[in-house]
Amino acid sequence: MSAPRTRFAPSPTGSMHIGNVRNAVFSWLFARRHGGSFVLRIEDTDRSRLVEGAVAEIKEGLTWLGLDWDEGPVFQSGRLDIYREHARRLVDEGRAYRCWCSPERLAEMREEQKAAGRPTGYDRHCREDSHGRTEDEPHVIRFAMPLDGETSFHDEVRGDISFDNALIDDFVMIKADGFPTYQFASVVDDHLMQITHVIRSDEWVASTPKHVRLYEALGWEPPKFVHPSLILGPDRSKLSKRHGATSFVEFVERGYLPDALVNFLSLLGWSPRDDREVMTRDELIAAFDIEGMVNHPAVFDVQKLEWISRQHLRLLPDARLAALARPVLEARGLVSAPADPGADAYIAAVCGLMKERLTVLPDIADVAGYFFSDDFDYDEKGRKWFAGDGARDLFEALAEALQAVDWNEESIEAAIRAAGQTMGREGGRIIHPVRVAATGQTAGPSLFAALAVLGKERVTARLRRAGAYAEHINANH
RNA sequence: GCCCCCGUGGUGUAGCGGUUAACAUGCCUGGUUCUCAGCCAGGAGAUCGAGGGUUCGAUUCCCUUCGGGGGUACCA
Repeated sequence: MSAPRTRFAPSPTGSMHIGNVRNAVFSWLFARRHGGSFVLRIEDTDRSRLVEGAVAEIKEGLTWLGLDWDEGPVFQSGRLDIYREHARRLVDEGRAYRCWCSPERLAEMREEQKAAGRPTGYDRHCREDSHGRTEDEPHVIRFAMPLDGETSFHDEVRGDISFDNALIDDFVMIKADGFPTYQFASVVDDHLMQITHVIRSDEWVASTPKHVRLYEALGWEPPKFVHPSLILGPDRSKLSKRHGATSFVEFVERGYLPDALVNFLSLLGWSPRDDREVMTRDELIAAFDIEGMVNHPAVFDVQKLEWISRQHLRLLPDARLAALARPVLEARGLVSAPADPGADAYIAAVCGLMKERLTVLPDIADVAGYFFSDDFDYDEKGRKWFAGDGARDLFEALAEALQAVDWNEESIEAAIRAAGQTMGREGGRIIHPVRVAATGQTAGPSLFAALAVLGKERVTARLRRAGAYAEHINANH
């Protein structure tokens, strides 16, 4: 295939919807797969819905995701002259016409049509007759749809689709405020920007015949249309706020990795048609194709996202994970700000130990707090190891024994097991109390590995503290 | 209402005329171990939405039907 050009064309009317991001992923993947271009276009033609900061969020979002664009952003609001010029041409050629009907009249008309159970649509009041109105008066420009016959097009994922022209409205191309509608602007831009594959949600298939007729009237070759299906919530309706997080930023905030999100989203409505699911960005690019796109909607399953997230987290080298974890740990006050090699090596060691139990990056702070702070309570279930007269002596003896140990996992294990044995404690009966003393937890990674990372100083201090605590609670009985 | 699209285990998908209907996730059980997570091994879970055709044979092709979704704006 000769270099395709795709585009992502969001409107800056709020925060990016996760479903829209999925379409960006598809468009980007497709362009990258075939060595084409990915263009960013901002569809800011509805002035009443513009949201401040939305464009910045879109750009930041794409950048965060690693979906780099080759051109743009192109703002439609800066291209008004272009749309007007093409609209005028269509009016001159009789393919479009000016319409002075008021919004009120239109609303009333729609009302009546609904009440009568007829299909709604503009009654073409101004199509053949300007009713004495002039260009100077406020008006819109409508497209003159063919009155009969049908319009069909080929959708790359669903095949041929056709519509009855009689049922398609003489839609508005240029609004009264001089701005184009999506229907018109996107066609003009897609052509002018030489977009070869229009990849956009299923919700656009119903308006595609309008676009097809527009291309025809303009004398242009239409691009290929690709309509991936919608992403649904668990109740199978279009994913929306009431299903939980739908805004892209919420996923960023939760701490998913860009690669994990791209991977998960790519699997919603597309499949490589083999057993692979966890895929790197490069693997996705190499595997992506339109044939693998599916024509039925997909339910957004957070549990699957979480699984993919876990897989990507453990794919990361320790040092890389540590670099990502540092800001999280700093925010929790577990690590202090200026990075230094010693601390970073320590964080990396902790990450190596803990990464298999992370679903999302910030989990590291919840699960590994005791590696960074001595300020922890003993888990309720673990307190039983402090009870009894031998407890204090046990911890003291252990601290003493470890003092002289060459600090590595094997030696630590040998020393602890030996000390336990002399006190008549083996296996879990020595390991569990030590874990509670050193980490406050009853669960965690392999104890000796954890102790090795924690370091001699910390471990012995915590054992002594545990001894004191044991003495304290036993004295109170 | 009208138009369009879709319908394989809870979920994401594979399969597209002959399969014990596959993989993953999620769930359950067992194993490993110092615990949890993980990992390994098993298991439950699908009359392939339903009814008609076509065919020696349909999840796969056709029709109908039901269900779901989308569209029906001077929003995108």
